[in-house]
Amino acid sequence: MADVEKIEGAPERDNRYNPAEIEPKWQARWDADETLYAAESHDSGKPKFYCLEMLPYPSGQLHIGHVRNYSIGDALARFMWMRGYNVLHPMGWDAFGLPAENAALKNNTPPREWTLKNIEQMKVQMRRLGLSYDWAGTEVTTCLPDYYRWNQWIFLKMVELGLAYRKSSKVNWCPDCATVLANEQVVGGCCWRHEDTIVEQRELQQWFLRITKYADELLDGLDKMPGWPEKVRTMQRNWIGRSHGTHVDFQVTAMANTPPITVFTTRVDTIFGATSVQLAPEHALVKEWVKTDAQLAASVEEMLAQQKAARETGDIGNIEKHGVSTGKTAVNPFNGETVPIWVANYILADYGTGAIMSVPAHDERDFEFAMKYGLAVKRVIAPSLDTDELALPYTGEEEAVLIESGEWTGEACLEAQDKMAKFAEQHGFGKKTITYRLKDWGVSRQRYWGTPIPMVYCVNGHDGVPAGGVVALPESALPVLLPEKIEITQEGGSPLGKVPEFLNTTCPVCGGPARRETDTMDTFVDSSWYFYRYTDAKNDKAPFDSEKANYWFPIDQYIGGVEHAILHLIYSRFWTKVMRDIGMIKNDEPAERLFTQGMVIKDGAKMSKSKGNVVSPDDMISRYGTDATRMYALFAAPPDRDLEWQEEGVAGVSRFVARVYRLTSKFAPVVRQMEAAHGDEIAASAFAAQTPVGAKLIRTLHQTIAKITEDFSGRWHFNTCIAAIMILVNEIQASEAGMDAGDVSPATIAEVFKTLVLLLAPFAPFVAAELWEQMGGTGVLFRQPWPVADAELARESEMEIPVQVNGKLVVVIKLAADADEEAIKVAAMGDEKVISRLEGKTVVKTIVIKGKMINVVVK
RNA sequence: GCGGGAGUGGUGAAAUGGCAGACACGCAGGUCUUAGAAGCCUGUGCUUCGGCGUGGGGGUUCGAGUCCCCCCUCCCGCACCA
Repeated sequence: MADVEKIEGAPERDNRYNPAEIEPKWQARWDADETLYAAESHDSGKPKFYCLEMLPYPSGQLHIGHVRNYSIGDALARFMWMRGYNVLHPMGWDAFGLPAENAALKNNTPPREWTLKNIEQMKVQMRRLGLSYDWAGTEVTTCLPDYYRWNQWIFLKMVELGLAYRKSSKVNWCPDCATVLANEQVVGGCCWRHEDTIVEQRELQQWFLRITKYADELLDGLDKMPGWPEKVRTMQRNWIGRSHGTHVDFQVTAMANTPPITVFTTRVDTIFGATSVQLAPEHALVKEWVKTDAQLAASVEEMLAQQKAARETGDIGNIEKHGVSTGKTAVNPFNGETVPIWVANYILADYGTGAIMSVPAHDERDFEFAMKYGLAVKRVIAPSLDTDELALPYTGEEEAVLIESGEWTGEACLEAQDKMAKFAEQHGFGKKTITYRLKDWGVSRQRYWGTPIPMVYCVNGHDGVPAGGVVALPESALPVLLPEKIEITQEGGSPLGKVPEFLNTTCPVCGGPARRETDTMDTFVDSSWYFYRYTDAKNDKAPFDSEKANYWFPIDQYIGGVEHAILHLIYSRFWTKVMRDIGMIKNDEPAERLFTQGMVIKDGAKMSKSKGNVVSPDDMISRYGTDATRMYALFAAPPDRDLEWQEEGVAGVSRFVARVYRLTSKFAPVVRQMEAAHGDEIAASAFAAQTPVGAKLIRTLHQTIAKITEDFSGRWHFNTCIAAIMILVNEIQASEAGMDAGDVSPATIAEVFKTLVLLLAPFAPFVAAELWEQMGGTGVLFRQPWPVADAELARESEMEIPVQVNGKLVVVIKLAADADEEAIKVAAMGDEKVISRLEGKTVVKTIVIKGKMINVVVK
């Protein structure tokens, strides 16, 4: 007790919280120990936990959204360490991409240099944030050959398996950049770098990955992924867009040599109502027919031009439906009717077969089109056989039947779909089919700063390969290195094509001259499997060791922004399945659980330079400290919701941290002394005979432990976790005088402060480490065992029971915590206010929820 | 149009079907100070003091912010997908 006395006269110096002093001190210590955050080996005997946050693009500056993402992951990683898990917590850089080339153009800095410099800057920021990444063991930089060579290696495997192939396809092309753009780089139909330049569609030879081979598995797997948000799964379902339907062949009249038009429909049951066939303007037959029909050619030309314009202004969805008759007809194989063939602008060339049968009576678009052009409308579906009048178009199918459909009349729609498809198949003019919205993944990019595609074109050709034919490089030729010396200009295609040392090589088969593929891979290739590389980042013999990957995978928790719900998260699922089929890994899916955090917004809007509402993490840290900044990011909203960044809020959290610091610092000597004298017995004696103030502190303490422990296991409402810590600290502060006066035992004081610091460790690592040290704590704080909540100690001794009469609150009564139903009833009925409320009424029944409330129902 | 999410004080938000607004921010008053800042203390949904209040309207229930049905508004994603 003597020490407590001494503290009163102690100098104030130690009690002033100064993050600018504490944080660099601890950062330096942590940085000095490369193995601090290293994962242990497979045989550590501990359960494993793979905690992963999405890797950033090295733009050079972390933004506040990163801070939020990493604060969540870091809190989780530290918590899992304290729970005794073997934690893998890696970080890397998604380092290829166009911004590096743009920077090269603007500043005349080589992309590699620019990128590596940015990485260094951002790593400094991440260290300043105190993030617990195992840099030495895991850091992956995708633009370095030791990583991208394995992109090439896997690509070659895909070529071998027929999963990578070359075909001609439409791409976004910026005439000013003279390069292909990714869809994300087309903004409102214009180039992101040339705001007034309209992006064109060009036909180019491209490399594709056969993701569609896995379409069914990718789709069906979504039903078995309860750890992924419903939103993401739904987005992926829509993206894959599987739809079941039927192909039906319509023979073109009087053109025996022309192949039949195959239409795709999901409603073959309506086929007796088909009054025309509609072709996409890009359909092969249309291309044929325009050769001999100048008028048709002109109409189609105009249609394509309008479509292009609409796509460019972004309102392709609202374009007016129009079409032109080809003057030709085709035969409906189900009823032998002859129907006109039209070309229509609303038929998509790359969905289904690019041709449909038009059934105006039972499809809204077809109806609109038929009205405009006066095409026949023939009703063949009705809710029942004796329906008279019916508003058209009528699109019901579940409780509808076929009418005026020959032998099918009277059949239920859904059954008819099945039977008619089978009928078509038996008679050789159609079959059941499945269509996907998902397309094969075009990975070719006419850019410099990406992974070179490890293929060459044999100039003279050789046995089995024509002149200019494509030849895969052998594994021994990897990596195909990106040339360092390169001039990036705005004109003329892929920059790699202008580097003779790169371009010209020899054919690995015949030894003759060959030219390299000058396209590079889409950067989404890099991010499709980087998290496997983390498990074995230094391996120079293979992408990774299967045994290591199999130990760590699947990822236990993946955390990132929802903006990657489609591209990255589908591609990496695809990649996982390919690697599984090659035998590299065993898991079917990359991540067990996925968490998508909300956006950080300011003044109600997404942060952007143009709006001038960007918050700089560095600013926040220098003003309020890392701990306060990180804690605010977790405190201001639950992590899955959008977060409105308010600087006053950061200041508030900073004041809270200062209070924690002052109080803990002040009582640290008590903790130290108790620790020296009693060690492990502190807890036991703290829980023994207690003053009311001490008992209350211990009770709140254990309620707080319980709350935080539970939330980490799934709910993740860190905002209320931090609120719970604030409640605890408020109570400690309210008890300060009592503690000074000796109303609280030193053991209790020691227990309370030690536990408080442990609870704070995942959220505010710097100040927690500092206070841990001041309290004489040894060892690394985030490896200390997480405190265990004791339900007995957490239980209130008294409870407050709201008393309702007919569901309306009348009074709140206080009772002993162990009061049973009868006791609650007696106490409630004896309360004056309740008595007056019951006067002249009959009690119908009384509902008592033990420990919660009582409701008296009267008449 | 389809799909997903949200709507609660001046603000961010809290609340297993059981006391709506915890915890903060802001604001107001007080205290300390030569003064300010920082602390600290008190108050803070609305109210005609009866009550009324979780976007609106119905329903289930002893009891609804929470569950069910209908509607409105906002945000996000996809969108002429046959």
